[in-house]
Amino acid sequence: MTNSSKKPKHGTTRKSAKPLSRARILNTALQLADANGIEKLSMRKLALALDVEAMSLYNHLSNKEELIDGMLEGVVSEFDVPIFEGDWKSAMRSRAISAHEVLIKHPWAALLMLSRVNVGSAMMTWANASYGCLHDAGFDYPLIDHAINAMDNHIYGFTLQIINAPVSSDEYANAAGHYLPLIPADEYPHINAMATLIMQGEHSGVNDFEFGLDLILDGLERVLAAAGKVSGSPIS
Amino acid sequence: MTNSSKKPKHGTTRKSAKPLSRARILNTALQLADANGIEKLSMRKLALALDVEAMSLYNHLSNKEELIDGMLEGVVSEFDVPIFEGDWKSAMRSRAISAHEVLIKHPWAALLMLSRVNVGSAMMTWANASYGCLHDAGFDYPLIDHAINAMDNHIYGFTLQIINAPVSSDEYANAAGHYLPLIPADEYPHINAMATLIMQGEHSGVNDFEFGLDLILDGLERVLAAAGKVSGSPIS
DNA sequence: TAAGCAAACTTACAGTGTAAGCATAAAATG
DNA sequence: CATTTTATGCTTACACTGTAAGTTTGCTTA
Repeated sequence: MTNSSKKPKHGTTRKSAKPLSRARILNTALQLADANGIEKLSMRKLALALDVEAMSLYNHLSNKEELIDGMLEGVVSEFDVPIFEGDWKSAMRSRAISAHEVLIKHPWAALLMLSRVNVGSAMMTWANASYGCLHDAGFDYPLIDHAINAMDNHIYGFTLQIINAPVSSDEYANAAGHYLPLIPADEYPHINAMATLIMQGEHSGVNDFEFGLDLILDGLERVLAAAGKVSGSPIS
Repeated sequence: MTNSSKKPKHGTTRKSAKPLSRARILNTALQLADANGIEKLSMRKLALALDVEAMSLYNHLSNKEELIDGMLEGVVSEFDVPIFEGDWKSAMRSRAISAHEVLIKHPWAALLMLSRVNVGSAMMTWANASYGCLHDAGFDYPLIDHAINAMDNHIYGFTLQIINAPVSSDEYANAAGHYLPLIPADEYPHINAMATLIMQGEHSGVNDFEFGLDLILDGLERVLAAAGKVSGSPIS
């Protein structure tokens, strides 16, 4: 039972010293994606980074889809799991900010999260805790579904805007000035006005994650209050 | 000058009767993507559908990226362009519903929209009109940015949830019942409860696009009212 | 009539995910 | 201890991808 780790349990024609494992593969894949972007991550390059042949990966993963699912699980596991401690709004606020930060750290992840249904244990744990937090605060389940949807759409949507922005946020004003002449004021007066404002530094265009978040949280608070008045306390 | 259309202006070694054109390529690509999904759309298959060789496409498009940008422009051009007629909320509501419906009609488009910055004329026109609508209603530009962001995140996020759902909305209750036993009630009590509710048909889990939308619109209305009281009428 | 050029074509290349099958050595079984 | 099984690596091969490079054709213009 107690065999020293890093020793293979079965035979192989190994080139490299360390044995392969699902965890080691996912870890390396995550690092490569962080460094070079997901579109540069191929099975062959991943194998190379692990000092192994491409097909060896398939002993631990059934296909690339599974690799990506595993990588996303790793990302989700970095999300802070919310806990209700009397203030659901601050719990949800922390939840959103944490997820946002993690998704910025792994810029390839947000888009992939939106393209599949994740049922890994990290995701299930996170979702369950999120639901529970709102449930404890008096939300009923349909409202919880709506609330989480609204918040998550904001998290992913806003994060993607930052990721897709052609320039980093601190050069936004400069870039707006550069592109402004390309926006005909007669055809697109409002876009032109917006760009002008950004150029003047009076509006960042990004970094207002929390404004939209509060819009949603305040809205939910009002819906919760209204529901509470009609149907009494929904706390089980 | 006036040469009858469908006749080539220059020589070629053409196989097919009709001449190629950017519009014809984009049109066919859009149809193929609608029918088979974007991941099945390759330059070769697109060329085949046009009765042409793959490389011929590159006389009209510089690369696949440009093809996809063009396809997305086609999708955006189907969005209803909002107009302010005294009621910004109903204008924004129509805007959101229209975009949502179009994105459902072209299920491959939403994810791609989130992965790039679109600066085509259809997108610019749509964005400018959207900004203008809110501007006419008294929003200042920073608030407009936040408002459009919040609404668009909802549009794309919600649409993607529907698109990614493993079953269509009318079989949701059945599917929930099928998967329910796979969700351990002790580990994930709240997810289990949610699935139970869906199975009982008391909550759809989807098709509540407008709930989240109203959450945002009502929130914006309050912010607008508050801003109006402080800074007076911001209408130019 | 000749030159220029746009739009089609052919060929080729470097890459992709992965199916099929082989080789090895540790573990399980007799 | 001898044998079989099995897990894990490797090699080869295939169908498919986007697209660079170069060629052919015939309309348009000088």
